[in-house]
Amino acid sequence: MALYQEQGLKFYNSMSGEKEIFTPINEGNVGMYVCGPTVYSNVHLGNCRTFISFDLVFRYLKHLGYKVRYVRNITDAGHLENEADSTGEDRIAKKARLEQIEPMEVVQKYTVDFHNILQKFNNLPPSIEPTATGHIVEQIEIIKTILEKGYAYEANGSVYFDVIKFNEDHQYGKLSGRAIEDMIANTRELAAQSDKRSPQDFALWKKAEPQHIMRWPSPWSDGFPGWHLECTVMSTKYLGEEFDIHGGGMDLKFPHHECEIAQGEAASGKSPVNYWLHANMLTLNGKKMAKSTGNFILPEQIFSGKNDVLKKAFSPNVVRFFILQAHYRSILDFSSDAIMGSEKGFNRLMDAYNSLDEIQTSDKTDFDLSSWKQSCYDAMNDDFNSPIVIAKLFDVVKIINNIKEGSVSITSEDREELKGTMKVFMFDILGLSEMNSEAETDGDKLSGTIELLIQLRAEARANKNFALSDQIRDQLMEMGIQLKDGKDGTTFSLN
RNA sequence: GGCAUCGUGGCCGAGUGGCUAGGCAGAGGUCUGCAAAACCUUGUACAGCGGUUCGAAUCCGCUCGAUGCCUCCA
Repeated sequence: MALYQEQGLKFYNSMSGEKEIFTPINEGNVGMYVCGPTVYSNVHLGNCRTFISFDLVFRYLKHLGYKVRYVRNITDAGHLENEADSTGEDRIAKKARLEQIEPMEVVQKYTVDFHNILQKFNNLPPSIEPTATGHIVEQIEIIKTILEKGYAYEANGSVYFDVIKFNEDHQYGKLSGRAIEDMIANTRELAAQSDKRSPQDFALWKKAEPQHIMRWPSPWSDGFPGWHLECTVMSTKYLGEEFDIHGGGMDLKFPHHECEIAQGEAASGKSPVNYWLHANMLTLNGKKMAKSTGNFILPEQIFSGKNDVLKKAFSPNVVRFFILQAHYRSILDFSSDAIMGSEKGFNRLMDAYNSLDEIQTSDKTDFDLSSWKQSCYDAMNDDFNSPIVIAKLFDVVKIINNIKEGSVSITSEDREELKGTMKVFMFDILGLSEMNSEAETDGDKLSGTIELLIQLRAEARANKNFALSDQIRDQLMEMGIQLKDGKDGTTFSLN
């Protein structure tokens, strides 16, 4: 019996607005599509939050025993700088012009950066990572289909999706809860030269202006595909016309995901997605992180400490822990105080885990290990509630410390069970990295030097030469090396 | 202006009809030559005003405030 049969997973479906029991189309198999980045600049921490959130989903589904096909695209063409304005320039092409390099160099540079960063956050790679430019042929084919079905029209070499026509026999706006009448009433006046019949129509194919470098031939013009189309094409190709889970950032709900639904339904007549998942925004100073406004922080700036927001550097592990301490559907604000608190807590958790092998065992266990374990699963089963899982882990930190004190006991079998369960939740599911800071510094010259100083200080203390011992301790502290006097001697940590 | 989400103790954040997470900070204690670290103990908060209910932070209404989307955005 697979674990998913024992553990009833349910999660919030943005389409229904309710938590639903998860039942995949094909038992034991899950198809999941997540909108990836447009690779025209470095990913910022807000982008990473979304991908970490879906990494948690991916990891948990796999842990439950599902065979998961996780598709996440790379948008390397078709994303206009300003969709409303027909003079809008492709984002990649614009960056290429600014940096005076080939568009594909831009794509390569930032794709590599994206992969590097996500790897540091210990994200698992998706099963398939397709690119928009690799699927131009398929995009042209689906445009033909939508045209044949009468839900699109050609105008001046471009092809637009006919939202009004689609809405006659389908419902445009059902994901974001918008009525088309309201959208028409509230759309601002656009530039007069638009070829669109209606302002909410969106491009499936755009004719390229002469100066455009990124262009492909099509039956309508030399041009490029519309942004919304690639996700429809690639999800259909790799997951089918109907699949289980579609994820993305909250900001993509409208219009991007709405358009995907419209395209999918127009092309196949089927509703493409059973469960919609949306990760909420990460804010900085209370405002959404966004490249366009300059209100963002890059992961590398956090890891190196070179930024104006934080007092010190933080490791990817701590940042991941910080992100997982909030539920994926809540807005999370990034601040120095908040992540400082996370780091302290994270270290306490890791210390407790790392001390498990040393704790004394006895012939009985006087706490309920199995119900604790189930409570961790219950938290994950309830809409991937990672903050609760972390709270449960802290409950057990206290128990571990009590065992050390002798007020609580545990059998050696249960100790192994506890360690195994913590390992599963901390590393397999939450995706924290097992590497700790002490292991990182082990064996290097610095730590040898510090060990020597610790030894000298111990001798000074034995001789009651406290002036010298305190001098060693305090000066090391000034250099960011903190000594910790414990029962079994002195250890140190680097701050 | 429209649609949506949200407003929880000093900070961060779960929960969502009664049993009132968790982390950080603070306070007290243990340990220590003194510290630090570590560990233990400790907090009755849910924007405001009405209503429903035996009972509401949790449901309903209104007010105020914040954020997101409505134009590219994870």
